[in-house]
Amino acid sequence: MSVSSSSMCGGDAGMKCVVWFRRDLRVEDNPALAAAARTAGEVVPAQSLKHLEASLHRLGAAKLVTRRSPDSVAALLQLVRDTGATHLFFNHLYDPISLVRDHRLKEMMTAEGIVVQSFNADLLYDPWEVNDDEGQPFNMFMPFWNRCLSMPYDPPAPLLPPKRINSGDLSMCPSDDLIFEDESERGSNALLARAWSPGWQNADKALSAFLNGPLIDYSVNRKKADSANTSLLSPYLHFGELSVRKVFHLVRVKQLVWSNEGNHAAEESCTLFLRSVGLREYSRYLCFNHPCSHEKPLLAHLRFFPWVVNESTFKFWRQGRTGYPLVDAGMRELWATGWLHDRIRVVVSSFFVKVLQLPWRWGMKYFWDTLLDADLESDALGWQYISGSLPDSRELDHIDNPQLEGYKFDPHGEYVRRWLPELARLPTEWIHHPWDAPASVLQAAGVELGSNYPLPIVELDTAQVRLQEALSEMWQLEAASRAAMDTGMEEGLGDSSEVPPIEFPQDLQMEVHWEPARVAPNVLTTAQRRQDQMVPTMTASLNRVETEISADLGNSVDSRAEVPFRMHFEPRTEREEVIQSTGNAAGTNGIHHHNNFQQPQHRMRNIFAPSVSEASSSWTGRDGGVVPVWSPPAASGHSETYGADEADVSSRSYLDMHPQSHRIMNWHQLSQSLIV
DNA sequence: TGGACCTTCAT
DNA sequence: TGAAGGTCC
Repeated sequence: MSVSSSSMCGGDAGMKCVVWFRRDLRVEDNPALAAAARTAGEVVPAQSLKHLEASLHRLGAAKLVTRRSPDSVAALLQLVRDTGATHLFFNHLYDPISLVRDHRLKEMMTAEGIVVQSFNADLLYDPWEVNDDEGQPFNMFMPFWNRCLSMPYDPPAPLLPPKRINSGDLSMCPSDDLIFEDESERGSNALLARAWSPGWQNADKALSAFLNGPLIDYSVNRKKADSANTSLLSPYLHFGELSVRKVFHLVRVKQLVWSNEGNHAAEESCTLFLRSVGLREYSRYLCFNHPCSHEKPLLAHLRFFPWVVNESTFKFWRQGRTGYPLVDAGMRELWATGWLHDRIRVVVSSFFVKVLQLPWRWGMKYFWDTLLDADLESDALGWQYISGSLPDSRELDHIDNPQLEGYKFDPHGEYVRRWLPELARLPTEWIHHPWDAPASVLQAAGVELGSNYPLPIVELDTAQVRLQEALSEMWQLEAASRAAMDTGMEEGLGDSSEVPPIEFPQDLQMEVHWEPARVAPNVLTTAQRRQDQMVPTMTASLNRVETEISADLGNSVDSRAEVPFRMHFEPRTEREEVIQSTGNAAGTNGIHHHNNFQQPQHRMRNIFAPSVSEASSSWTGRDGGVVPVWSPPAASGHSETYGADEADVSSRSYLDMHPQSHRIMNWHQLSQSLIV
């Protein structure tokens, strides 16, 4: 389903405007809507997006116009023409597709004489506002977040909803019916609806409940695997039904109150919760500065890591049959509810990358398909962090022990017992490592290892050895590549041994019993799936080339609009994908050496790919060690090392010349190379 | 006070 | 793993 939804308002003095709703499905603290209401007067009611429509209607808007089109820009342009609007308002998004599309939209609208204004409604600060003392973007989270918390000006206070929106005449304006689910999705959506209540009234309730409940003990309880103590706000934030600035301000007020009361634990709770808000900010920041972070590791040497392409291992992980109870419980919960505690997300994804050594983008894609709060930017940040692709990542060579983590996050085994009924009668002493339990204990608990609960899919010691071997191989390949480049073979190993990128398994629909009904890959052609292999998109919505909004949260899983389809920036970025493959007969398996990588921390930090504003000059790593020097493509023969960021780099001069222009102009070159 | 040893926690 | 913060002598 591809839907672009728009609300149109037209106004006083004949002035008409369109408000384009994307992931900002609210009337409160919506700068674009507020600007439209100030500027003009009429409005558009709509058909679905029930909650947004209802609220707009209460304000006087007539109808929310929705359009389904493979080209949302063209559809929006047509809508503007149909309505005779003179103004277009929308709020910023920061993923690559949206930035490119929005820039293109601005250009086209402006050419038609339409006034276009865009606003920040999704973040405390726009990404380009937060820089270090040298004016460069931050490369690590904590310095970034500390700067956010000490900015010379506070984030804008949340806006009240407009008092009134005058409805325009929409008789000449056709609107498509919204379709929120098909038959294949209905079953799981019903399940989701029980656990989830869309709409910002419910978002407000959830926020109040959290502020007046679990927040005060957040610092203590956040370690527990149980979701009961988490805010559960992320889906609302993702769809913009809840303003992050509202969350921020209300938590700060709480923090102030508790601080004055001398309740330091509660104050710390606020600090920690706000840090998770900061991570959400940082995910957008990272996507903006590194547009391929959802599909390429930010540390270029990771491309040499020999990921193990093993679909059956992938399947065991998805089904919660790895033999490690905490991991399996998490995967079963994810499957059943579309939700996972933040800590458990780290546990299962860390296991995926380090123990199973599966390509992290497979895991990211599965998260995308199953998480209720799937969010491209946040998920990219999470998986890059886990796979050692960020300067402040966990080190890749350290495997977290699921048994120890089990007793840390689930000390009494309640979480495991809830999601793994076959282990329910196992004493706590053995619940996180049943393979060590005496036979008599297992028998008494009704556990037959290898029968009704699996033995560990791989021993941790074995995994550790295999991981070290993989890292050694990665560094050898990386060194060989460097040597080749130094001796004048500019392309290193790339040209001679190029292989296709790792394909996402194409039989994901396999066992219906285990797979989410809403994941309906059978609607895709093989070609489409291949095209999609590098990005976390699935569901019927893939039939579109680019998607827009839409979203009745409870029903619309494919309203995850801004998923890049397949970015083709420059030919050289293609080379970056893989170095070598030992693919099997099917051609889809084999050992691939993907972009990711990592090495000792001190070295890794210096190899972080340059960001937008760093890229036009040499870049000095924090530790002053080996420093890659990057030059714009025109001046460099081997800039492919940092292919992920090349596309936006040459726009620097444009920004320098047009400091007042919206930073989206940064994406000018990208827009030309994007296939839409 | 200060340094050896510990625990905790990381995006 | 290793940095940071605590405790103990």
